[in-house]
Amino acid sequence: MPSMAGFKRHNHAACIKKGLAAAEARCREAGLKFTPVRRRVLAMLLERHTSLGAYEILEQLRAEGHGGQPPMVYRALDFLVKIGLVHRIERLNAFIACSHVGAEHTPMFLICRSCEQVTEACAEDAGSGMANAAREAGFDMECAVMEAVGVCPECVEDAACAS
Amino acid sequence: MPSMAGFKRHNHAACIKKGLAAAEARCREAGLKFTPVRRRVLAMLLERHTSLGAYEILEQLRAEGHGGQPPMVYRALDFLVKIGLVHRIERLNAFIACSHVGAEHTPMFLICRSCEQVTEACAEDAGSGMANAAREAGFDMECAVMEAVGVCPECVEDAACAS
DNA sequence: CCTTTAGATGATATGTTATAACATTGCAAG
DNA sequence: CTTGCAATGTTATAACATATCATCTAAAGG
Repeated sequence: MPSMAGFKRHNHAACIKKGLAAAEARCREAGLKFTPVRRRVLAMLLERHTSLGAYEILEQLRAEGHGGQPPMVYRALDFLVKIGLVHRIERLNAFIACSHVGAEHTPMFLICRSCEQVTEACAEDAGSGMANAAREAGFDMECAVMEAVGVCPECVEDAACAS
Repeated sequence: MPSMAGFKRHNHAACIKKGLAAAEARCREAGLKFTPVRRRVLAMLLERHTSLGAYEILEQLRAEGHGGQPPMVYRALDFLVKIGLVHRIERLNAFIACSHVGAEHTPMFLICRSCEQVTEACAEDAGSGMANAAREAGFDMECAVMEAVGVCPECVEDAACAS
């Protein structure tokens, strides 16, 4: 069943499967445990293909009978973020599955203020720019947060049609 | 009394005064009211020269006898952010006075994970990089969030000395 | 001078996001 | 089998943010 990601059509079922497989592989290599809760949280994020709040995830887990309290979700999310399978969207206090698992990348997030869709993009140049600016200030940058707020292609088009 | 900003020494009293004067001027021009609460909140942020949480600001207002509830602070902060005198640090859910009032700039924030100090830097190149990446994705970027997490010059030095 | 009105403030309550602290479980290495 | 460590479970609360409605105030127009 095709859906949207990166504002483009793609085979959604396949990318969920791929994401979970990548996660399993990475955990096996690193000797980490890909437990049921972690798997379920990641699967949920891969399914939605946009960002989800921790409490939305918690609700869904509860609806599925996994019960649980907030720390359960935050632990799973912290784990997934730490190993690079999930990114945190600071602007939204929300989380999104990584779209470039395995590849070295400098992620930037495109947040549509109209439809709330969030998409991951690569921004190597912008990342270098931030690293340079930081270095000039004598600052040792370890991690860059890049989030663009604006209007996604579909919404831009809709607005154009409407007018 | 000199203090730190941008990890550099500068005349702190002067920059508070300058910030307040700039705010007054901007409000007068735009026909907006620079009320006592707004002035006090901005002054507090200029004084500290790093980011402050909304509730830290609220506490200080209360300590000064201005009383008040959370909405009071958020209203003042929203106002100051809207007119560009204060920036929000998404990563910290906190606020910082703008260091480049009046000038066109593309702000980026350097967040030290050791001492918690936050500093504003200019990142025109990184901003362009983000705009380019967004455009390539067909995304209409209206605003860019750039926040670097790492270690500031003082803390880097301290770490070097300690080792 | 009075009234209208819009922006600012006051006040109460509640919604949302996140973590501290401590108990328990389960599995794998010694 | 026991010891140790990572993961979970559980309770409570901290920290951040906003909805709603009432009230005040000052400038603009009558």
